[in-house]
Amino acid sequence: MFDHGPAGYLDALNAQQREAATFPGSTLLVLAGAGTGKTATLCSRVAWLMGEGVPAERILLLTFTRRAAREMVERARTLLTRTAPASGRIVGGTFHSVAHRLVRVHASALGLGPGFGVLDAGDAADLLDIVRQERGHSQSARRFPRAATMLDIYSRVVNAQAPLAEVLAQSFPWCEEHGEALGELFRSYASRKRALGVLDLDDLLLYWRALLADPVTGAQIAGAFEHVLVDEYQDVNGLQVDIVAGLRARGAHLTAVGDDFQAIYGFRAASARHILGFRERFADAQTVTLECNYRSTTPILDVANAVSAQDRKGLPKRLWSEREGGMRPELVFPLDDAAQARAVCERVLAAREEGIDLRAQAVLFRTGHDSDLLELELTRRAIPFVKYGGLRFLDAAHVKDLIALLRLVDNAADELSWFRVLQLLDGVGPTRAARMLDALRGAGAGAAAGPGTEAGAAAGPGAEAAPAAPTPDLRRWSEAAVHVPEGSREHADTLIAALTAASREAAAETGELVEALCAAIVPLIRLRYPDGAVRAYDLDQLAASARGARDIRHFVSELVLDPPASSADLAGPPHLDDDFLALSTVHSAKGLEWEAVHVISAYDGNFPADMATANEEGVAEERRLFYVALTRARRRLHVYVPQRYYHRLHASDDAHGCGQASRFLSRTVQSLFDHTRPAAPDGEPLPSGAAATRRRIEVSVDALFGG
DNA sequence: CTATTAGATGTTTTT
DNA sequence: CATCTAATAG
Repeated sequence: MFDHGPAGYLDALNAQQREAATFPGSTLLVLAGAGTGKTATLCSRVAWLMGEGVPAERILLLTFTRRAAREMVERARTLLTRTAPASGRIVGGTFHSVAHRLVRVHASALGLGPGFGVLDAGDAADLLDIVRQERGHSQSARRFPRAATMLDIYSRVVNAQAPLAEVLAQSFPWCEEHGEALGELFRSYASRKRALGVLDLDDLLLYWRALLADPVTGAQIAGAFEHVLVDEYQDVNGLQVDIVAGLRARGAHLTAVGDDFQAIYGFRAASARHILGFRERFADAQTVTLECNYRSTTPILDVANAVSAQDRKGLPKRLWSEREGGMRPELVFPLDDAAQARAVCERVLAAREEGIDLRAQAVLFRTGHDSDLLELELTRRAIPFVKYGGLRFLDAAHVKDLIALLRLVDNAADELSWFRVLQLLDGVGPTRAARMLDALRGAGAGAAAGPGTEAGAAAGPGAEAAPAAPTPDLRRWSEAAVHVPEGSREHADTLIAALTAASREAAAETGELVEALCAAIVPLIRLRYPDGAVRAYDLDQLAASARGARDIRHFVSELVLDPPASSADLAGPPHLDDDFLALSTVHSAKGLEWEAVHVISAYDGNFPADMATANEEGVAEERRLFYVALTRARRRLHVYVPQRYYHRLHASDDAHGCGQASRFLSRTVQSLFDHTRPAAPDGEPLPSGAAATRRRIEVSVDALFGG
């Protein structure tokens, strides 16, 4: 009965985990609390399936990040080395990256050119902004949403599959007055994307769903997979559920894993109701629940359980730990942000003294800039760190410049990229760039204000037939070059020559192509930006990472779909001997764990963010986020509540608020922590708030009198 | 027509 | 600080 044959790895699992890993039916839901060995279970299931004779390439593993997919495939492979040494490749990745691969394969069936580009969020926002300008909606007038916000709204509509009006009313009430303008704008945006031959991230999902709905391609795609496994199912949205259901309906077996109490992507139209309603949607589904936590010590879990118990609506769930004992979590009340930064540094270093490497520690926070001051302090003390989440590499202007150039290699119709690249030339602004584009198109069109103006103007409601504007053609460069100012002529010619060469020699090594293009653009970058040298270095790194990529179009889209989380990521795998402290938003920390975790800026208004506290579901999601932060810790947990914080970090005034501890740190929850209040020089603990300030003055005056 | 500067302003989280 | 706008100088 316990004879697992060669599959001895199953012995390492507990009964529930094993049940999930070896579930023989066709639809399985695994409710796995934080730290309950979800990854191990999923890996074992993959291994088990392969052991049962399912070919690797017929297993589809959908995860939240590419890294998670890689890790699981690796582990499953290791489990199997003895039994199935020569197995094929598992198809794995995020919904978006898998969609991208499928859409590439079926591009022609979808009416897409082979070289279609993928826009990242920044590009999509730029495009929306261009459309907005053309439509004559001014940014400044009456709180019209800015580009990034427009994209948020658009994306939410698509992903929630909900009408614009509803989305506005529910999530963007301050933009409601512009509902009509936005609707019109979004339609233009959609047709413009088609004209430019580009897809945004949401399109990838839409196209995948469309492929599944089609009788021919749908059967083809679904037939390719015998098993579909979806991780983090609590964070899927309606569109993604449609895709999963589409695969299931065509016969693929389905395993979904998730934890409704870790649903933190509501702003992306994800909803825990999909995991909670799983059994209604898939009638034959069996459920396995994992509740034994192998990650955290009991005192840490007690805190986490107390926080989750505040949500009376969630399924009552209690994690219990195998790891008895351990130190109580600490609640620290520094006087202000600066004191908080110092307190974190002290504790990080103290933990390291006790043998917990920096890499086994993390500082977690609600928003990207919560760590600003801490970063300064860490730099000052020469403590190395890597920051995840927050501002990303791809947002940097010079990186976008290079990527735009790379996009043009495969898709000369991408006028958005043309526009960007041309304006890098000294003396070329929007006007000249537009003229050059006209020349490249060979169109005798009059003054254009931006890329593809006429296509946009024609795009009324339903006007999808943009009068196929002629595609810009590199061969007409000599005509366009007339518009380049004398001084930049040489740079421009070099750039175009590199582009022409890259387009022709598609067979050449990708790394070399990218490096050649990089070399052509670097002089421009150096001239354009004051810190050009640093930026040039970034680009070299980027170009170097293109070595080994299949081709340029894959390199670029993968970069967009799976952006390096930090610039350090690009430099390749960090050296083993490097010891870095991790700084991360809670969102980016999902699924990870550290020996010691420091949660900073846990004051009300920040965590929970006061924008989210308008409705109850918003607060509930913030609470889950807090829960996720707490459950990342294995042995040590410190939560910091600065007593005073400044509204404007860089302002000269000292407008500040007095921090209330996060509402999630209720009396009950607080009682599970050890408390630390700031100490005066004589070691006497100080009361908080205004009294603390007064007390400090007294101390210093006393000192003057020698007493 | 482009570059530079001054001045205002800013709802978080990410594939 | 970062980003966008408007106004002004080259």
